Amino acid sequence: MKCVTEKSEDKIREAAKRVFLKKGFDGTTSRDIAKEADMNIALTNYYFRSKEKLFLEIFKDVLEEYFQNMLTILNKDIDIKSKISEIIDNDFAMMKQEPDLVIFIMNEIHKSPQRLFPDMSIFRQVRETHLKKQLEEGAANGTLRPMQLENILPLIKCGVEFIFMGKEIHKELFMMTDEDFEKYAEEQKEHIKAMVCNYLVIG
Amino acid sequence: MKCVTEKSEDKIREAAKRVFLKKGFDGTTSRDIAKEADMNIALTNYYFRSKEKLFLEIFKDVLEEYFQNMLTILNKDIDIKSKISEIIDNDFAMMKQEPDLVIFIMNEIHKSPQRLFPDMSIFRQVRETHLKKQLEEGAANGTLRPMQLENILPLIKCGVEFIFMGKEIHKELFMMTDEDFEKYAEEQKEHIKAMVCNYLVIG
DNA sequence: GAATATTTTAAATACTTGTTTAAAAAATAT
DNA sequence: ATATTTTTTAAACAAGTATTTAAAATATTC
Repeated sequence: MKCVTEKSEDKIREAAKRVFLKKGFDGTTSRDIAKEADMNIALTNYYFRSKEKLFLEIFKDVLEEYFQNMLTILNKDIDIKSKISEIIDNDFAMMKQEPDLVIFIMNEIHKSPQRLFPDMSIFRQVRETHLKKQLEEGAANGTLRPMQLENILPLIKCGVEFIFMGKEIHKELFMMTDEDFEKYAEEQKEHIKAMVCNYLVIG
Repeated sequence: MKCVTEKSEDKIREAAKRVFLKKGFDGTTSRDIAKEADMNIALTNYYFRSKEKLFLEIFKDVLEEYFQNMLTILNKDIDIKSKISEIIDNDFAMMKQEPDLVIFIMNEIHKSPQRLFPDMSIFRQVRETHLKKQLEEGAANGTLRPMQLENILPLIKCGVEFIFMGKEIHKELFMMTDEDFEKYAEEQKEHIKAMVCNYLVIG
């Protein structure tokens, strides 16, 4: 028994995700969501009780989406250079596929952190990955510069995410077209890989 | 002839800057601004015609504030390692003093870039600094890895700005208190300096 | 100091906001 | 088919929005 027509609840959820990511919580109205979902305005509250509850539900999903792929890669049994390369490639792909995601998360958490951290078991999972073991072993046997996960991980992620979050300002500042930016971002990605690996891996 | 009482227009401008930085354009109401400035609601429109016009004026100032110190450092006649170190220290100080500034700029531009770029002569100034000459000379005489300004500058800035923009998420993710974060950020700052210099400077 | 211009005020404007209502429509159960 | 539940609808709600009004208060000019 296959449903050809999507359930209304899911239609609203998906529409809300699109609108929230694009406009943020404050910039989004219930009517925006209803219109995007092509549904009656009252249904958003019928299914989710309030704009706030709908937002919190979606935010949780989005935050997990942000961490999930990275987590998988962090736990892979591959050498550390490959791992760093994969994380950066994954970040790059994510920023191209969902250009609003990271700035959305950063901004919403910055504006009201207390409201947006539920029981995020994914945080614990990030803290306890195979990469952590690799860092400890590498530091012990002298192949890696001694660094904690919280020091190396932002160094890996910030380069790609920063230029994509600030895509428009970088385009304007350095007089790039969209096409220019594409090439530039690819270059930058390789610089970041090389720079981080050079710094972390000894010799 | 010194004014002890601040002019109303300036009181509103300063109040508006505080509120906009904290809540963003969409999250800020005219009444928020009037209340923060302790002035009658009608005065914001009396002096600035509309919330939009007031915002644009403030945004321009904020964007220049973001670039101004960096620009001064970029044009100093000092060796490139010191220059990188100074830029990072300056970024660090800025993020501590104005924690909302960078995420605000990034988010507002991301949401509506076309609306927020006036005749920014400061952009041109950033493109034509002494650092650019240093990069060209260093690449020519083999002391520096050949890189363009648009490649090295984000690498210098992203590390510090990224962890401060995501301060709350980093605190939560790595179970840090505010105090922990302070120490962590200092560590990270030195990692970034070393990593970028190691990568750019040959030998 | 009277006339004029500027600044400030409370109130009203027209409109949008999130949310609720109560009835209609559709789906499900008996 | 009838009764019951679930879903959808148009309309209304009270509160909040940016902005404007016109009069009052203040400052400035002559």
